Amino acid sequence: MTEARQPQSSIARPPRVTKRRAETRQRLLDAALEVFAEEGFGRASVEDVCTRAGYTRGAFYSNFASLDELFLAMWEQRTEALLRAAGEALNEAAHRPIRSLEDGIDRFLEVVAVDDRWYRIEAEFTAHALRTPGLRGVMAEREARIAGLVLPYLERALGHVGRRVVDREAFAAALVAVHDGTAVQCLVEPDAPLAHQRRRTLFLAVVECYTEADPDA
Amino acid sequence: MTEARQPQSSIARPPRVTKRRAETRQRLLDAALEVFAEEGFGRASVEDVCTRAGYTRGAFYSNFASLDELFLAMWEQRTEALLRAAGEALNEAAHRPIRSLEDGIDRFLEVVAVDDRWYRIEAEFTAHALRTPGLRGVMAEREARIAGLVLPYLERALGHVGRRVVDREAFAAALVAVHDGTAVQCLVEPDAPLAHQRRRTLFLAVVECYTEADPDA
DNA sequence: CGGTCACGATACAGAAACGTATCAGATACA
DNA sequence: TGTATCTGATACGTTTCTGTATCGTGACCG
Repeated sequence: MTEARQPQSSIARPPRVTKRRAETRQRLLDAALEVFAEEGFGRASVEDVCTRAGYTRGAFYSNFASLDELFLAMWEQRTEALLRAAGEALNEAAHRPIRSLEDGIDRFLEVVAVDDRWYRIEAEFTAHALRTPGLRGVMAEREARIAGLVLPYLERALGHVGRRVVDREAFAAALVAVHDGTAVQCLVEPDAPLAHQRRRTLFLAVVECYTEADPDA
Repeated sequence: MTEARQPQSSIARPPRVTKRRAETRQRLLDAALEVFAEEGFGRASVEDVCTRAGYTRGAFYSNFASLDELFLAMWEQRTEALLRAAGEALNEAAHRPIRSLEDGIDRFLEVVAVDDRWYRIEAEFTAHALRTPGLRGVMAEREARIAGLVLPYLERALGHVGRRVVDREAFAAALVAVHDGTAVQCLVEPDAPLAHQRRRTLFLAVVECYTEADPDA
């Protein structure tokens, strides 16, 4: 949104120094992840993030305009990286043929495995987005990107077992909802293996209900 | 947890004045809901809540030990009320016979309709609980209570259409996961009717996958 | 109806955080 | 290497919040 340290002259000019700046910016982003996961977004202060990153507030205000901006930037960067990694993993997985639906689901679950710290960030971001109208579009876009990433893999995998997706959009939305909903349970449930087991079962159920036998297979 | 305003004498004595105290306490609880929904739990201050409720901090510290305590008390009170209302609505609904699975789902969805403001509180609480170990048990208990409340209704309703639940625990967990996951989508999605439509479809899918035709029917 | 004590308002001191203005040192480029 | 520019540290004033201590008022009870 708002970029920190606007150009002094009325004419926009590209910054001259880049390397050092990029590094501090990145360290602040990394520190933000840790601090927000531990303290929560609302309870974290600019000072907290700076201390964790090993800087003072001068560095912060030189790179970001507000905590909100830092949070959004961090979330987008990490989401980007996760989606990229997931895409590669799925592509790699798609090359190996799968034997059964369960087999495909298991591989899929390996890719979207629940990461404790990151899911706390997701929860913080969800809460934050729900009361920040401007962020709803960002969340909706995330869902669309996930759909675009996951659907091709799943459709190919499903083709191997003779099934095809009925309603692609609805299927993708259902997967995201089930992922988010079960992730919380996996973190809260005292009996973690049980929660993961149920997660798997639910994914399987969704896949079965949103697909049908492919007559062309 | 910690109770505010411990008795001065070593011998516990029941408070003499009750009515006024109960009223201010309730107003603080109500104000907390509004403030936390708007500002977020982490960004809200004791002062914010007091101002909204029409009191000063003196009243607050006389009734609660911390914002955390207030948040938990408010959440538990509202959850209690919601569960009670849902229970009554379900009981009432169960008396009318249902014609089809879709019919039953629709009635069920009327009861668990997504309330914008309340779901923001849920999101705040989820994020808060994920980084507060002591609250995980509270969330797990909530799930158990929901299961105990919803399952009897659903089983009776399913009986009417000749189906029975296979794995009750897993079924209940799946319903909670789907509810939570789709609720966010309903609030974020620009096309709200579509999101609700998908929500309905997903619930239906879960019911179908976690039940089977009842041979005794 | 009068006495008593609980309740919440007020005042206070300290801490924490914010955002800015300034400056010394680092960095890129000629 | 010189120098213009950028970058992050430092210092500062302000605001906001916290928690406690104290006190007046009003509600309850005999």
